[in-house]
Amino acid sequence: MLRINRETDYATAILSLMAEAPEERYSAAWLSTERGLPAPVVSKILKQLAKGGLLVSHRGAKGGYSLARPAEDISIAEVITAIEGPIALTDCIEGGGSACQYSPLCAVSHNWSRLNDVFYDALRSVSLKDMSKPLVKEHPVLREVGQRVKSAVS
Amino acid sequence: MLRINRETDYATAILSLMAEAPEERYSAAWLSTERGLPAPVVSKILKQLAKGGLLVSHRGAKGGYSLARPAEDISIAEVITAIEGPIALTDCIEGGGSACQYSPLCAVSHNWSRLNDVFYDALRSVSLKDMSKPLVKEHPVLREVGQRVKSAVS
DNA sequence: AACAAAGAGTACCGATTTGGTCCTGTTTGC
DNA sequence: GCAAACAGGACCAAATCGGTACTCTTTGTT
Repeated sequence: MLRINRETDYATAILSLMAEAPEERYSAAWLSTERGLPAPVVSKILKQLAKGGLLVSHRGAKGGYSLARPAEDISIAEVITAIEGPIALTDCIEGGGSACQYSPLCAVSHNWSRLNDVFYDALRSVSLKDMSKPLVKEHPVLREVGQRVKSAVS
Repeated sequence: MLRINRETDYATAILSLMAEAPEERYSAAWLSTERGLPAPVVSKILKQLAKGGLLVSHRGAKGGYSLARPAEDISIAEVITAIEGPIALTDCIEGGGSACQYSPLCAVSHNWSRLNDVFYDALRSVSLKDMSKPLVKEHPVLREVGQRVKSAVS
């Protein structure tokens, strides 16, 4: 668990395709056939991304969508937010820091909030361009991350 | 979004209470009144944590639950796993790395998998003891994390 | 001016997941 | 032998998710 929903996954797949030639205009129909995803779903996702300011839409014949900004300037955090709403591990966090329903929980809730910040920062630092790149095999840095997070919470 | 579910939040709250005096035996009823959470829910959560090996249960009168290990040796990742199952941002990741249904997505899916690893490591490095501590105000390390994750994905 | 391509908006639907309850065992201390 | 306390389910309503469908509006082309 600790899932992102499927539409967000689709969204990154679609956007990474668009990132290959950012200036171009892509129609929902073309993107759906290219990625092998159901057309109405792709259309729905594109609308949400446009509403979130990640894409600009062009109506009418020969219309379509194109990236609102260079792929380096679009973060995965933005994609998630556009599709799923604000990134919030717990109800408490989404509530905007106001007192939770169960006040005795708040001690841990604040720590969840810290973890949430770490994740959010991480997701903000990963751009669409990064996400479009092929897989790199070895990631020595990865092993360090755990330690660093620990020190952030201790 | 990108939520943990409410039971997991409850679980950390309950466990952090138990971490204050780890040797003691706590009954479900007592924990529920102490935290102000519905008794059947607390009971359900405790059973799952016991099944996950985080708690040991003692049946019969004067029974109850106690931590299976010191609070420093129980990670938040384990708590999430015990309550929600394996940590997997996407379907593809949970599928165990086998080919996704939508093969063209796999390029991004592998990158999601990388992010998943980073999150998993982060959650593994935070112990129940850390989670029980009061909030520390400044976290200079936090700002670094973004950069580190970026380099892990680039 | 008319038509067709394409997005905007929204309602809807079935399946699954969540959050939570309840009930019937079984174990064990007193 | 009784009562406290966990084990293990079944069960249920409500929300969410993944996906479809339909009606508008805009706009390039002829």
